[in-house]
Amino acid sequence: MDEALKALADGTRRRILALVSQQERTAGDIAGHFTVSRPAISQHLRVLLDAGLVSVRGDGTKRFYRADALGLDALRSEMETLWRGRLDLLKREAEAEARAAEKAANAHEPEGETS
Amino acid sequence: MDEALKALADGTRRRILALVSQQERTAGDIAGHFTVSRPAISQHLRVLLDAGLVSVRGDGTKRFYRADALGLDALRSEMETLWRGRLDLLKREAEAEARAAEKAANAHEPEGETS
DNA sequence: CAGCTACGTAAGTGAGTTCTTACATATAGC
DNA sequence: GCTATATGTAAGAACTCACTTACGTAGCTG
Repeated sequence: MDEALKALADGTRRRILALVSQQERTAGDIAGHFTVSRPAISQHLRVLLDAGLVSVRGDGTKRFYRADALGLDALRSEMETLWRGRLDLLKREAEAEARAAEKAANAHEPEGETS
Repeated sequence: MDEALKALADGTRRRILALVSQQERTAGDIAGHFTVSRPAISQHLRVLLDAGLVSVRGDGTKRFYRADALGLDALRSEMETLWRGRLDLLKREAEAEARAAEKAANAHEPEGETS
């Protein structure tokens, strides 16, 4: 998840993803849509590839990239879980808060882990 | 969007967000759940704050953090737009592709220009 | 006031990111 | 084989990130 989110947390890569979502495109074609150098795009494509958000298909000297539906869907699912665990809970809390705040259940159990 | 996604693209920050989604917590309380130093958590909280994903409330010497429903919802909306623009389109394409593959497993017509 | 608590900020470090230019590799065609 | 095309890789500069320790600051409390 970290990898995919990090990949998405870059405007250039999101734009690349948009391009290859509509149709598969060669690396050169993609690079043509940006002002940064072609190698820079090649590196972004690698990041997206490693994150499982795009896939490649080679044909002759060309490499056709396209969005990877499976990888995207996997990330989307994880995000939905995240929203469910946070936002929906916040909504319920806000409602409960509005009614009363007498139920102060405060159980703390320290846990430890590195990021 | 970049800012919020970048904030989320870190496991520690996602865990902090999880903590302050369930209930508001002081910086010290939050830090108690991690092995990294308290200042490190303070810095993560600042990132989340700048991204609009959490909010603070001061009370005496304490600072209570909580998830910001508005900021989270805004990001979620942007993500949904992203999925709509990409994934859903991919799904339709994949389906169409599967149907086409069923039909013609022999003929090979070069279609689809790359630019 | 002194001192303690809770917390942010400063400064520095090692690792990682993003970009560049230069180079390597692979395929197609002559 | 030689050359052009399409693309990835290498190496390094500039910057950002996540972390550390040391210090500053605001509010309680004796």
